[in-house]
Formats: sequence, structure tokens, C-alpha cells
Amino acid sequence: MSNFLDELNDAQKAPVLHKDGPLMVIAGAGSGKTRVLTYRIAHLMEQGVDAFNILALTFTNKAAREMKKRIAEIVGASEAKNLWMGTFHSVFAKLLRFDGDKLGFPSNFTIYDTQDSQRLIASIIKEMGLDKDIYKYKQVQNRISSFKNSLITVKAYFNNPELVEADAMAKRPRMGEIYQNYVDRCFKAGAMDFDDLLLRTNELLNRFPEVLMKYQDRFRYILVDEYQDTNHSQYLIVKALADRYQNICVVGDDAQSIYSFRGANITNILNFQRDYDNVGVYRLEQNYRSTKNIVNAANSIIAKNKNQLEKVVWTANDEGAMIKIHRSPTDAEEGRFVAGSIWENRMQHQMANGEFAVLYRTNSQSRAIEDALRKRDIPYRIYGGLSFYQRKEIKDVLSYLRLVLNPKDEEALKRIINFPTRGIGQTTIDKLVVAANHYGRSIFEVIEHLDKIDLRINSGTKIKLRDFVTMIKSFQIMNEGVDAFALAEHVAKKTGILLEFKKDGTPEGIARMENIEELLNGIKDFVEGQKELADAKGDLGEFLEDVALATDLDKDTGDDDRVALMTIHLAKGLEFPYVYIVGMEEDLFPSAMSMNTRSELEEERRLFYVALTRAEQQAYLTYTQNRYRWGKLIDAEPSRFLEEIDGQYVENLTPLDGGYRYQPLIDSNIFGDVDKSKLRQSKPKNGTPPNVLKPNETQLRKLRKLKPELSRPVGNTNAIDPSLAEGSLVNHTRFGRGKVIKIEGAGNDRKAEIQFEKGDVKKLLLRFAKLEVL
DNA sequence: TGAACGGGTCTTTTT
DNA sequence: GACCCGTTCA
Repeated sequence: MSNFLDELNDAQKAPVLHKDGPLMVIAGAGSGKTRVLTYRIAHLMEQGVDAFNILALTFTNKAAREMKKRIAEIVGASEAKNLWMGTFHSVFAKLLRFDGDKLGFPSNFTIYDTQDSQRLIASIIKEMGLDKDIYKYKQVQNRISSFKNSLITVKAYFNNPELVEADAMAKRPRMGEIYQNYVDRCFKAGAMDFDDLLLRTNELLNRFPEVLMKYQDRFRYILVDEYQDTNHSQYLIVKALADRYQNICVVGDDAQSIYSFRGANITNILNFQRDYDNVGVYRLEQNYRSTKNIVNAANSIIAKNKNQLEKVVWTANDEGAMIKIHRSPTDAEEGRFVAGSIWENRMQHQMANGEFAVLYRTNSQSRAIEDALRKRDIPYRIYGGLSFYQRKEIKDVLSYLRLVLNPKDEEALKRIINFPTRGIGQTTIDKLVVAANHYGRSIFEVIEHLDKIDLRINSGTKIKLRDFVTMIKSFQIMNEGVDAFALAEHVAKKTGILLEFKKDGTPEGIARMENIEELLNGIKDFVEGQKELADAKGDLGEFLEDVALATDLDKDTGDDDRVALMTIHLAKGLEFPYVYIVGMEEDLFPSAMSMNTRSELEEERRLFYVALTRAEQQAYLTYTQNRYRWGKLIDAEPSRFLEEIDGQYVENLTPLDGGYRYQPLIDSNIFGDVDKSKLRQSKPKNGTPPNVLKPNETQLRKLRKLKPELSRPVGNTNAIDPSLAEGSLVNHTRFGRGKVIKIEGAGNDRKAEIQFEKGDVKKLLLRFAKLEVL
């Protein structure tokens, strides 16, 4: 019996030890809910519950992997292997591969991403001859998606006069027909979109009682993380599966509900006690993550919301530093401030890049930050946004692979039938689509039977079409015998995609070629990883599913030490010592699109709460006076949220009076003379001009710490200990013992690469590193 | 048929 | 400022 329970406080222990029956854990930010979930599963298994009977639905696949790893440490890897864990989408995609045939889907169905869905909808609108300015494909896709998330099927739509009327009023009376066509076309293509993975699971469980029974019996214990962000469709799946044994454990925080735009329904968690009998309710209120200042400031914000469950989040951690607010003239300056500040903090406090995160409301804000970080040579990684797998060249290659696996996949086919160009133009494709719709067959099948139908396609084009089909078929045959990597490599070469980008010769073309090479490497890694697993073969289908459902956070980058850039939405569940929340401006955050109703605004506020509670030690909030949007410089106003934070937790680096501009403590001429007037962290609150200001105690301490190092003459290799050399054993004040692998650079730029016993390899500037040679 | 160009639209957030 | 789409010209 392991003693993992000792790692829990009493509040955490209670839900872990809760016996059978429903329970709900209301967990404040940073209160250790992942730990509770993990240990509850481990505990169940130690009590004799078979891993095979446990289903855990997490927010990211990465979270699932990490939990599984920890559980494996406790109960053993062979036991943990049988756990079903993952996101709703990936778990139920797997389930549909087993049983989706009952609904008429092939087990190798394609998963359409949002772009595929939108393209299909756009072409349906065009085929129906509708005005594309009224029927905007993105809006239509959005609406269909929300229907699906609320379990409104086509039939239910037409039976609901309110919905039909609403669309008629919006001058889109044919919405229902588009919806119908879209569903038909997906079905015909053997494809499911993201929403289908949930909707079709519901359909499967509803229509086939024996399937429902099978999974009810299998999943005797169900655990759901981030329950506040489940939508109706997910809610019903959970309810159906848990109905028999009622062993359902949900964990969540109503204060962190931020996904209503994709149908998340906060009432799922608010009404949990009504849905199940004898619900055990547990609260985790002690925050282990952040300083008192951050926790209290966050509480002061969320208190402005009307709708919330009673909960007091507190911490026993240190007071910590004030939250720092900074104003810049433009977004470029904002980026410069963030980069400079990261640079300073990294040096001053010996922080690693990976201990910083920059969070923003919209993906487009990343650019200014990126530019600034690049100029400072600070390594970073962007999460989300246009992900790797959505890039044109990557989707092109993937489309070939999709088509190999599922030749009915219409979106994949349309994408690559003429890329690289092989003389099959739009006119031809239109004819094929019309014929395919007419005969109720896929485009691929139509091409296969060209000689039997008169499509008025000239003979030259017919040959080209046949060649295309022959090529795909040859890939299919190859796919029988080789793994995904071998096939993908062959496809990239044989189709001429690689060559296409190579001959283009522009930097973009070369970058695209490199991306394809990166994709191939990724496939290779995946195949090798899968081959180690007993139940996986490393085949194409597994890879494509992985690609379709992997989030950016799921991707392993080999624990690079980089600053993290991401939207606040993506940051949920993560934590960083230093957090910069940028773009704290009206119309941006809160978003201009989300200020119309109280509930929208409350969600934006929760989003701010989530952002702030990511920070462990220090949070910065920055805003600009002018920002580029749509290529134009726009006036910006500070966000209302800045005023909502209780003033006692905040320090303003750039007060409005006086016109003082924050100056970096250490600027880029760090390697030369240091301008001592810049050795100043910030202006005090009383607004005295900085030049006549005496440094306060904290600032003095910082000065003392910095000065001897900064004033060291250039060329002095290592003033700490000249005996330091490659192979030396060293001790670092923060990272512990390690061994010097490599020394590089000269003078003030001299760095040592050190392998620490804890496992990380770090590159440290010797000028700053607090190293002791052992 | 396909490359090149210009105009319009878009940005909230994600599986 | 990017991307998609449609038009134009070779």
C-alpha cells in the first residue's frame, strides 16, 4: 500500500476516499484538483477496482497522459495501461471507431476539422445558389455547430418553429436545408466533424440499448475534469453512461467557466446535485499555487460577478510581490516591455525561460510579442493559433494520406486533386461534384466510373483524372505493407509536393518544404512510439486520428526551455512563476463582442480570473494607448478590469501623471557601460519624479545584488571560480548539483551548459549564475 | 487552365 | 496585414 494519501490535505483526502456514488468537487484555482482526481483513481484501483472499468475525461490529452503516468507510478504500469483517459473528443472518437458502423460510418471515418467543415459549407451554399453575403459560411458553420452541441438534429430543427423562424427573420430561411445537406455530405464522405464525435456518440447510445449497456457496464467509474466547461452533448453522454452505477465524480470550478461560446453550460455543474441523488459535495479552497497578493487580487475581481457558487479561496503562501501594471504607447512597445522585463527577471532571479508565460485574449496579439522576444534572442513557443497541422502544406500532405485511408473524403480530395497542378481545373471539379451528388456517390467513385457517365469532360482531362485515381490506389496498396512514415515519405516525393515547394525557391517555399520534412519526422516519431505500445500498430489511421484531435498543448517538444505564448483559454489548468497578461484594453479584453450582456461580461471576467490565477509569484498586466488592428492604428483605452482589482494589490509602473516612461533596468547595452540611472525597477506610487528619487529598500537590495556583477570588466572569464571547466561538478543555488557539459562564448557572454541531477540541462550565463565548483 | 492581381472581409476564444 | 475569392490575361 503506498502512502500517497499523505500528500493530501484533509479537504483533498475526503473526495479521494469517498466511496461509491456521485460526488462533486468544487475546486478553487490552484487547489490541487488534478492531484485529487489522480489519487482518487489510484485509490480506486488499490481498492480493487479494475482499471478497465474506469473512464476519466480530461481537458487535454496531455493532462490525461500525465495523470496516467503518475497513477502508473503508484499502482504499476501494467495496471494503469487499461485506463481509458483522454478528452471527450478523443475518447468518443475511439468508441465510434468500434461501434460507429451501427450508424453507418466506416471504422476509418475521417475527422473533419473546422476548416474542412467551413469549406464544405461554403461549397454547399454555392451549389444551392445562395447569396454568400447573406449566408456567410463561417456564421452558418457556427450555427450548425451550436445546433449539434445542443443535440438539435436536422429533424429537431425543423420541428422547432422558434429556430426556423429565427433563421427566417435573419433572412436565412434555407438554413435548415444547408444543415441537412451538410449532414448528408459528411455522412456520404464517411466523415465526422468535431461536434459529430459527441452527437453521434449520443445517437449511438440512444438508439442501441445493447451498446449503452455494454459501455455502462464497462465504465463503472467515471471521472470528469473541468465539468463547468461541458456542453449539453457531453453532459448527456456522461449522464447516460453513469446512469447504471452512479459512480460519477465531477471536478470543476464555476469561476473558471470560459467556454460558453462552444456550448459549455455552466448549469451542468450548478445543477449536478439535482441530477443525481445523494451527491457528496467537497470543496477545495486552499490555493497552493500563488502568493497572497495574487489570490486576493483574483478574489477581488471575481467578487464582481453575481452568479457564482459560494467559495473562499485562500492561501498560506507568502504575501509576494505586487501585481505590476504597465502602459505603453503602442503594441510594439508593449512587446518590448515584456521582452525586456523577462530578460531582467531571468537574469536577476535566475529564472529559466520556461518559467514565463505571456497570455493574451486573441491569437493575433502574439505577433508584437514574438517580434520583441526574437530581437532579444529569448526563445519562445507559441501555442494554439494557426497550429502546425493547419498550415497549407501540411494539410496538403495530410489530405493525400486521408484520401488513401478514406477515398470518400471529399474535402481532402478537392484539396489535392489539382495540387500540385495536374491540369484538373475548377470546371472539371464542379462537374464531378454535381455528378457525385446526383448519383449519391463519392467523387472518387465517379472518377472510377467515368466511362459509364457522360460528363462532357474532354478525353485529355479524363486521362488525368484516371491517373490521379491510379496514383491514390497505388498508395493504398502500399499502405497495406508499410508503416505510416514510409507511406508518407513516398507520398511526399511521388506526388511532387516536395518538389513543388523546392523549385519555388522563395524563403516561404523553403520554409514549407522544411515543414513537410518536420511533419515526416513527426510521423516517424509517432510510428516508433506506437510500435512500443502493445495495442497499437503505428498505422496511418492511428496517426491521422492523433493529428486531428491533438491540441497544441499535447505535442511534446522535448521539454524545451522557452517562454510560453498562448491565449488565456489555452492557459487554463497551467501555471507559471511569472505571467504577463497583455492587451488589457477595452474592446480587446473584455472583447468588444462580449460586452452586450451581463453574462457575456461575467464570462470575460472569469477569463481574467483564470489568467491572473495562472501566476505563482508575479503577474504583470500591460496595456497600450494605441494598437494596430486590421492594419490600422487604433486608440485604446485601459480595460475596466484594471480598475476592478483591489488597489492594495497593485503597483503602477507607469502612472498617468508626470509623463514618466518606464525604463528597463538593464537594457541591451548591458555588455558595455551600465547607465546607473537605469538601475531602477519602478516608480513609487507617490509620483515623485524618478531622478530625485531615493531607492527604497527593495530597490537597494536589487542594486546591491546586481552591481558587482555588472561592473565586472569585460574579458574576465569567470570571476566566480576560475577552476570551472568542462566536466566540473557544480552546485547551483536553485537547480542543485550538476555537471558542466560544455562551456562556450567569451567574456561577459561566457555560458556553461550544465546537466543537473534533477534531470534538466540548462545553459547559464556564468556572469550571473550562482555556481559553486565542488 | 493557371498565374497574377486586386478587392473585400476579417479576429474572440477551441475540440 | 493576411487570407480568401473572383476576375483578368496569357
